[in-house]
Amino acid sequence: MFPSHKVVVIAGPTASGKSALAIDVASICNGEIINADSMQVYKDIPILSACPTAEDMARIPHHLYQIYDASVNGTVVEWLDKAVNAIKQCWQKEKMPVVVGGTGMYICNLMYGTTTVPENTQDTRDEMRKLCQKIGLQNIYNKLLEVDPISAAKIHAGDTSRVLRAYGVYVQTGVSLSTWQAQPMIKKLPEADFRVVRLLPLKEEIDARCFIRFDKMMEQGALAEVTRLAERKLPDTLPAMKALGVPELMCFVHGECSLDEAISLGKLHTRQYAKRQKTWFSHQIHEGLSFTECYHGQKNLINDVKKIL
RNA sequence: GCUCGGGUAGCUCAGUCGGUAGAGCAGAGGACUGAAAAUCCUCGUGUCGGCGGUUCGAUCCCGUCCCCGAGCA
Repeated sequence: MFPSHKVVVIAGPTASGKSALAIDVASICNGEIINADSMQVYKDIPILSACPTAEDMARIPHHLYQIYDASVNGTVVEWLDKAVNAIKQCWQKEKMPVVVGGTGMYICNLMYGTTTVPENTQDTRDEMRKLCQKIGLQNIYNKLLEVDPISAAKIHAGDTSRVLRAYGVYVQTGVSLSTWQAQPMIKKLPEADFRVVRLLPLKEEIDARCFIRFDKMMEQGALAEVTRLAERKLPDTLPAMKALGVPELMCFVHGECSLDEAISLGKLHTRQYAKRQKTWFSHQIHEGLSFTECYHGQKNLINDVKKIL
């Protein structure tokens, strides 16, 4: 008998083997895989974002991979709506949804709820960016201090993303972000029964795998991928343009650094990112099973996971 | 061999008109409420190349030696 509202969630840093684990888990529980990674949603960077291969996708249905063009600015909310849809469809088909990804914010929004704040429009974001260039971040922060002192107190004056967002919310809606955030969080999937697996490998293991993985990406044609992107001359503020390895290799493509420099910087930034992810998953999620190693097919690990399904 | 630059934090360098020094990057830890592979926060004692000299006091001035780079021979 199939438990109707279970959702498997697999979280872990880059290169921890979570995609492979997702495939193995899905294959033992009649599952389908749903992407929770903010970069694998983009089409034009399958190598650098480490998207599952065509063979993987042929074996197990994969959802929400490569759904946006690189010129698109995806958001948490859009992802959340699509993920909720995909999960519900799985339930209808009596398939087990297996959500896998490294974007902590996506996973936490899915599991713990999301705010009711309306999304800042592209116009608002552009306006904020221009304002920032014109009067400087510090002055926007000062404005925020006047219109929304509660948010200002929580946000550091140098935190570009959050200052612009908080002030943008006020400008766009006429209501302060802190007022919006005082509303209860909304769970889009209140009936869901999450079964969480976290891969939290030790630094040494993850560092080594990040390095190997980057070399593999280069072999698979990461440079050609970035060259193609470069030809499109997209604004470098787009999320896909900030994917690990893209800015670094872009430097080389534009003749601003050597290939070796680009590669070692790419590896470095990958490692640093993995650390941030580990911090997120260690502190923002406190439930489920966690392992202190990467997944590379360990039978005992799979057996432990089986017990919580 | 001579001349000129340099030798300061793991790296790149700033600085001290003489009162024992500080940025960026790296490293460690952390935050994260609709851009999140984003964005941000915290953490800095190092024979200031060695040895002498001048000085109350030298990383700074002087001498000498060592090393690196450029040029001239």
